[in-house]
Amino acid sequence: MNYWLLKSEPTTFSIDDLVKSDKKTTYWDGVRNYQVRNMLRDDIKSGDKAFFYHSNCKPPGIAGIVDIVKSGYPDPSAFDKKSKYYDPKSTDEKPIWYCVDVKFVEKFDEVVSLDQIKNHPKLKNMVVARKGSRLSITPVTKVEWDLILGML
DNA sequence: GCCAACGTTGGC
DNA sequence: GCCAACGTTGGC
Repeated sequence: MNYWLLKSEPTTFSIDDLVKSDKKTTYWDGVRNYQVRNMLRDDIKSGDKAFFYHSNCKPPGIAGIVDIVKSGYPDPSAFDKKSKYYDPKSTDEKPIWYCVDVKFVEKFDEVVSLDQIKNHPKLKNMVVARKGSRLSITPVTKVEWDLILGML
């Protein structure tokens, strides 16, 4: 079992939007970065857990927890001509982009802010806190996971 | 709105 | 294959 951090801009899709989703589940689509694609395809498995991170907002930080309920499969939005994520290079035979399904578990009473993480002596090296870290999915260690939960 | 830190594209 | 130009992310 592995731990992850999933970034989303709350103006696009927030943890509250996930709560309102059918069965509190959605597919994590629209990833168009190869490093993240590889994680979705190869590493993120059903049963893993992830932090739901709000980016590009005030304050940026971890808003809650989700479960991965379906491992990597071809991202349907890449085949959808009406989607802004449509990519004609991705085909049924050779899909380029992948997604996973995530289910709501918990929303924190207070966001664990990026500022708190950066100021924590044992968390300041988390991938998401590193300068220039732009990947929309990053791995989280069990130690980091437990420390974050300890800050609630 | 600015800009650092990347990733991607395309000419050569 | 190199690298300049361009695009995107996301904190500030």
